[in-house]
Amino acid sequence: MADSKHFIAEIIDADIASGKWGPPGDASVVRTRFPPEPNGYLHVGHTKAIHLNFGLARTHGGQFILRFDDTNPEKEEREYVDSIKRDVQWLGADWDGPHGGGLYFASDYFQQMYDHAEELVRKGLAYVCELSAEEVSKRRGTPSTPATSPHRDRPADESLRLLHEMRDGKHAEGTLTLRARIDLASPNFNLRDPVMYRIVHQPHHNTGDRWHIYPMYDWAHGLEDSIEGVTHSLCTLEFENHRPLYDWFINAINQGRTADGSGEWGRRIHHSQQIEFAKLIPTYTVLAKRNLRKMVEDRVVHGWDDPRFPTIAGLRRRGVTPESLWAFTDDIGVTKFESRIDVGRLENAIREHLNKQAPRRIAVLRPLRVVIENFPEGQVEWMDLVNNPEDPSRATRRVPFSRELLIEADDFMEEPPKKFFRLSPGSEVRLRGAYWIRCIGLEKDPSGAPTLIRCTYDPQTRGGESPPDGRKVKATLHWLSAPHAAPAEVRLFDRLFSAEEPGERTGNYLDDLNTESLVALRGARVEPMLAEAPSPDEPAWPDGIRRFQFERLGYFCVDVPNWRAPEQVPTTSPASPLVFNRTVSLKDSWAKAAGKGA
RNA sequence: AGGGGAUUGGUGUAACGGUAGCACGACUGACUCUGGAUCAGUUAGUCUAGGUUCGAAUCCUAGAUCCCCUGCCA
Repeated sequence: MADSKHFIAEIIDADIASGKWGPPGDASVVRTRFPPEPNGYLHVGHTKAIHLNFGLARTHGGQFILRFDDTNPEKEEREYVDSIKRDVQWLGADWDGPHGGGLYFASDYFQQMYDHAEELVRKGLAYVCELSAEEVSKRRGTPSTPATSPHRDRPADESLRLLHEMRDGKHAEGTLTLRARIDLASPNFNLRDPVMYRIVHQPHHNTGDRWHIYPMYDWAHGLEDSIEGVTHSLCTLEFENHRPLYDWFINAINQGRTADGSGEWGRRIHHSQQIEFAKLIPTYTVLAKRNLRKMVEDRVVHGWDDPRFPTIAGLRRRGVTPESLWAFTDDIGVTKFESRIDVGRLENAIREHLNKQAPRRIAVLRPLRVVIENFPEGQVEWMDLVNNPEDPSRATRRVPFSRELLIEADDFMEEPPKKFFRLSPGSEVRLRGAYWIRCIGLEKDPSGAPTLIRCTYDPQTRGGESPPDGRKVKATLHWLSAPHAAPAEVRLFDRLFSAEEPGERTGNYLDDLNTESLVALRGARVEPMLAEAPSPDEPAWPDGIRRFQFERLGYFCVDVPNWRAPEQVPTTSPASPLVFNRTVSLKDSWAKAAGKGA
């Protein structure tokens, strides 16, 4: 698994061997980039692209660039720039670190791009077109009939004059465009004289009101890669049809240029190689920006960092670790096959990491009172509980035990089915790390629900040890001392959608919303030390988010809304009302056997 | 319709003319003070039809299915 390379890594190896980008054998010439448009929050799909690009740079000793592709002032906002930087950094793709190539904005290249555009006009490879958007669309032609434009043979100096006027803001939006003069009959519509510049009278978050024309993606992107010296420009499959255009623009600029800069047009510019791969599409989730935005605006979720949301911010607040995201993207590979990845794989990756790292604690989600009849009133015993059975170096902690306990309501059944091993009248179970107890009676409310369980304990089982008479129990329950337990709210999250492919049935993804994706349990109780400052057995989570395994329940984290990097905001004292988010449940074969959820 | 891509167990991914392998899931069993974890085992695959070859997932031909393309979005 580790020694097989995906097709992009193989292309890079071949390029290094042949010396395409530098001295043959020099892997450090590899330069990749992640080029988000700052018009939304990053989501899991982006982690694949970020990991791919950063990972390639790192393994080759090359460099990774974070570049904002901010060529459209109508949609982009500063807020998104900040959130994207935060998320990319949190993921561990450090554009300033040892493998960092820096942080850039496409808008910083507007002047250079414009100069190149004038050059293409002078070369007769671009012209100003007066067709409106509707007219262009009408004249687009069909696969077998060519498009038309009455202006493509306009003399260069006339186009140049009009281009200057466009640049200087002398024309209304939509009236003129600069178009590349390529091939109106191409079966690839991207080559039917694509628009390079459109007029937009809008201030830009970075360049202000300096520009009245803005470059289109196809014209801008290859230039951005070129200027930054990107070697391998990775993008998703839908850009495959754009690659001829990507190459055409660079070649058009290089037409008449020379390697040493002699001659009329100067030195040749760098020509990156575009390579396409399949994007990540997980089951049970929606990633389209407009759909995510709609859910935020319509309050289907509580914001971009809602823990049920597939945004990086949501995953982080959910308690997902960057490491598990890396493991996940390693697991799914890189190909050109557009598959739908089972989200269960992500959940597995999370469990795997957290199982090794997360300290164990006890929480009782739906408390049921238990009284130990033969345990002295007012007495408290401190029991030693293992912090992490996966990592003995994390030692133990002390948890109070008393006559009045709390157990999980689910762990008691008055009339148990055949394979139910937990507490029921007359049965005996182990309380984890404490004592064995036997149920000798119960009290119920008028509806028949148990309100209090009466038990006895066996003093010979202290620490949960087996008694000398060789008795066995089949279940171990988690428990809390009622007078010592701290109140907490525990939020149980489930998949936001109940269909593998939301919207597949009806055409509207909202029809497949899972109405039970959030269950907030306000009456939960947790062991007292969770209300205190982090204890020494807790790992130093780099993002400052405290994560735990609540034994027998799952992995949980302390809720941190509006997360900021720890160095930016000093850790606050534990949230006044303790709130825990369930990251993922433990695998539960009992729940499956019983045909119920947890 | 024209153009551009893709297709290997249930799922994801290797194999680059020479034993179809790995992971996840599912199922067995062992172990267990978390019905977790761990360990052992089982399960199941080359889109179809021809062809080339001693030998084809891989090369050739034809077909099937799916995705992308007719924004002054990226």
